[in-house]
Amino acid sequence: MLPSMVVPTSRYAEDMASTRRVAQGAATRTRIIDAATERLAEVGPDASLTVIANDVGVTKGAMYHHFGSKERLVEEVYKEAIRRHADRILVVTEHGSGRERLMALIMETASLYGSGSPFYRLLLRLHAEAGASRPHLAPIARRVQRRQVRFVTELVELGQADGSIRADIDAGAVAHVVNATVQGLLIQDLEPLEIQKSATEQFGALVERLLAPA
Amino acid sequence: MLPSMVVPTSRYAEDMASTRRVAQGAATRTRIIDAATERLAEVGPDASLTVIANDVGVTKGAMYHHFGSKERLVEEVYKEAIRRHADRILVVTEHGSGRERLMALIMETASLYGSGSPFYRLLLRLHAEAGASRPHLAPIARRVQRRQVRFVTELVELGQADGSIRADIDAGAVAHVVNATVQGLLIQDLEPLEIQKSATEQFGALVERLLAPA
Amino acid sequence: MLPSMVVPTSRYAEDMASTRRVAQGAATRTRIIDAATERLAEVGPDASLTVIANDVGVTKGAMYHHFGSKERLVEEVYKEAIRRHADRILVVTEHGSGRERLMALIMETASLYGSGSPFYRLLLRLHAEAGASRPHLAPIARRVQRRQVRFVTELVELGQADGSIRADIDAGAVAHVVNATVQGLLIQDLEPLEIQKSATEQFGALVERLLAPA
Amino acid sequence: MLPSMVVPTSRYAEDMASTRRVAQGAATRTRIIDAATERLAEVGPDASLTVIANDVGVTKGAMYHHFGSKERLVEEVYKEAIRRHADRILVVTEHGSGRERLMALIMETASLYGSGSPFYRLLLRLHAEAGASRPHLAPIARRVQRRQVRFVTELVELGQADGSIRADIDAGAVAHVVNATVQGLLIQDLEPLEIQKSATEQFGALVERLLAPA
DNA sequence: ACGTGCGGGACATCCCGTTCGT
DNA sequence: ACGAACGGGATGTCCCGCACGT
Repeated sequence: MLPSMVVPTSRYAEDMASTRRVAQGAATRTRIIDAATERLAEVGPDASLTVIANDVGVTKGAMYHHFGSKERLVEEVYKEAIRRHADRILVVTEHGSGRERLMALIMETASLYGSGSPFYRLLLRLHAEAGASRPHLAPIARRVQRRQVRFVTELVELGQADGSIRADIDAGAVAHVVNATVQGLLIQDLEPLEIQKSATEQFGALVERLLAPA
Repeated sequence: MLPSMVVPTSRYAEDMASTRRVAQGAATRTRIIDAATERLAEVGPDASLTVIANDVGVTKGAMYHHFGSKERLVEEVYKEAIRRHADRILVVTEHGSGRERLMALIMETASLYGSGSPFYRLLLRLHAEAGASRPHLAPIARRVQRRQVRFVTELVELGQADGSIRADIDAGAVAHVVNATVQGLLIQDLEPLEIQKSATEQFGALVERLLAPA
Repeated sequence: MLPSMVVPTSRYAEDMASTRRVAQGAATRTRIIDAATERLAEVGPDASLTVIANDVGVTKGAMYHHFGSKERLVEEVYKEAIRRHADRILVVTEHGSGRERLMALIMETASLYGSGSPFYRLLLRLHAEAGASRPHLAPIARRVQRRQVRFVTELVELGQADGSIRADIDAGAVAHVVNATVQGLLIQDLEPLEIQKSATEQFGALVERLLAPA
Repeated sequence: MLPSMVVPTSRYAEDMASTRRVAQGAATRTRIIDAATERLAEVGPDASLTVIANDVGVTKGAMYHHFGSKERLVEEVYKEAIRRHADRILVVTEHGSGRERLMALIMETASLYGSGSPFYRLLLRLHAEAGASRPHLAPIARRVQRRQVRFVTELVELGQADGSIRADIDAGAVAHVVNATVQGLLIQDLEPLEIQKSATEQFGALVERLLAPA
């Protein structure tokens, strides 16, 4: 059901039963990705490898051992971030009518983005920068955007099928708009959190009004 | 009327232009800002000062003379970009009913942002980074966002006053959402331009449906 | 009497009765020298011209108008500092027996140096740096050292003539040592002022014991 | 005995020298310090890192790897210079009566300082600048000065104990003065070497006269 | 007598990636 | 699996001095 959001899992740490070394390696790798996520979100993709290495408590040697290049590290971090985000969205949109599930997605996404957690800042930066100065990220970002829109589209169609969403509306259009707005709201997250939150709720209300069957 | 969009003009090169020397200085300054706008849009806010200086045909000494630091240059570029954007918006929203003017704003903004022109990429990136890695831009970005929301709000209220927009809707909420969506649409401009354009039109249609008086 | 300490006066501002312009110029020049004294003492001879100019409230243009080059400014500042120092020493060593005048010189010099005033820090730096990295200052520094030693020598001889200083001692040797010690004490001025002061007094006591006629 | 002059040894390159790689690192580090000592003495504490790197035959990258900043390099050079100086002083003051050892210290120090060797010029400049423009060196300089004074004091007391120095004199006072004078003599080393030397001898003579037991 | 525009050039910082070792 | 040494290079900062204008 609605598998468009599913993302292939890491497949990295699975055979780790072999030796201690490997297990340790995988652990370090994870710690690097975590630290990198934070730094990349904070400083942007120009965050220094050395700094990240220091955060983890290893040296650049380890970084290059695990990722080979900075580009690859950044890529890996982004992919991981996307994976985790998808997981959370899948959970909250599991039950209910189409409209309910759509609203849940909106609220959850907006609140996640609005949480200001470095994790979501990172995701936003990915999208903002992929188009221009990091062309090698563009394919990744594009895929994510498409997947998200498709997922929302499916939710809307589901709602139209079960009657919770009016039928005379273009599902794809709604999906595009919802997706754009949620991200646009984040860009403005310079305001205090309450304003941020109320904006999200207002958005939800408008969507409800738009989708409610006559 | 609707003065909220008006931005104080540059006021830099105009008065003192009595002497030839400082006139040329102002000219150089402008040329630097132009070149910087282009490079910043192309490479991102980490574009090198040396490159920009070369573009203009001056040395870094001149850059330092005019702006004192890179931060300040970026700031100035940001402000100038905002000014120019505001000018264009003001022009297209001059005539018509409230709703017409609002739709004109949406279409124009989206098409500008979506034009892929470096100028607007820059604007968006600055907005996106103001929140994270360029805190010194945050106050400026905040002001701009507020001004834009206020402007849209005024347009909606105008439309409610002249009957072109249904009265039972929260003007501020609409303004927030419109503003966010327009910017969010840009972030996704990884798709070919036609898709981008159709998304904008779909957004317009949804807004029309939302606002049309019963 | 004891004219070795006398230094040719500035001779700059004398014809200033001609026009306002000239008077103003001289005033600016003085203000620059004062500000430069402070900065040079604080930062050392690498203090930036721009900073000094800002201190005064003029631009580098004025600096170059008055001094032609940085080297020349530094030179002028040093000469002026020496002049002022000589003036003060002359005053306190005017009256008394040879030994009294010598002791007065020691105490005054040490207390001046120890005062930590930028003015005297500057003098010390002159001596410390002239020998190595600022060869163009060496002649000035050398002249000053010689003049000071000669002055002290004369004082000692005077004391030997009037019987206040024992005769079987090398006046030149004492002069050298006194001069060296006073400056050496300053180098150590990292200690709190009281220690500094007590060291000076101890030095005075030793000198007294050394010079007192049997 | 008289352990006040003892300075903790470098302790850097000795233990870990098991591996070849880090052994070479330590060697490079030493070579950098040596070259830096020379350049710093020649040009002054503003000597350029690039020049020093070239002297050694490494790049600035290596410098940064080993010292992290210029300040730290200067610090390390300072400490090393002090260590070497202390070593030499310890050697010449090993044997003899207290007075002999004290005189040996005076003569050796003065001749070292007066040798005009870049090494000692550096030491003096660092002392002189610690107070003003290099505050981060102040604590080190303070410690050294204190240690030297204490060492001299102990020598004087030793002499008083063995009868080679008259008892009715303040050991600490003598130490302070001796220390100051020796350094002060260096500041004046602009004169030809013979004068310098004679001044030192005259100083020695005065001290002898001062200390000789009745 | 002084301000302004600007060139030319240094310099400290810091970063990425490779190599070598264990 | 990881640490240490190091090269090579780019970047922001900042400074001195000149030419020009007023």
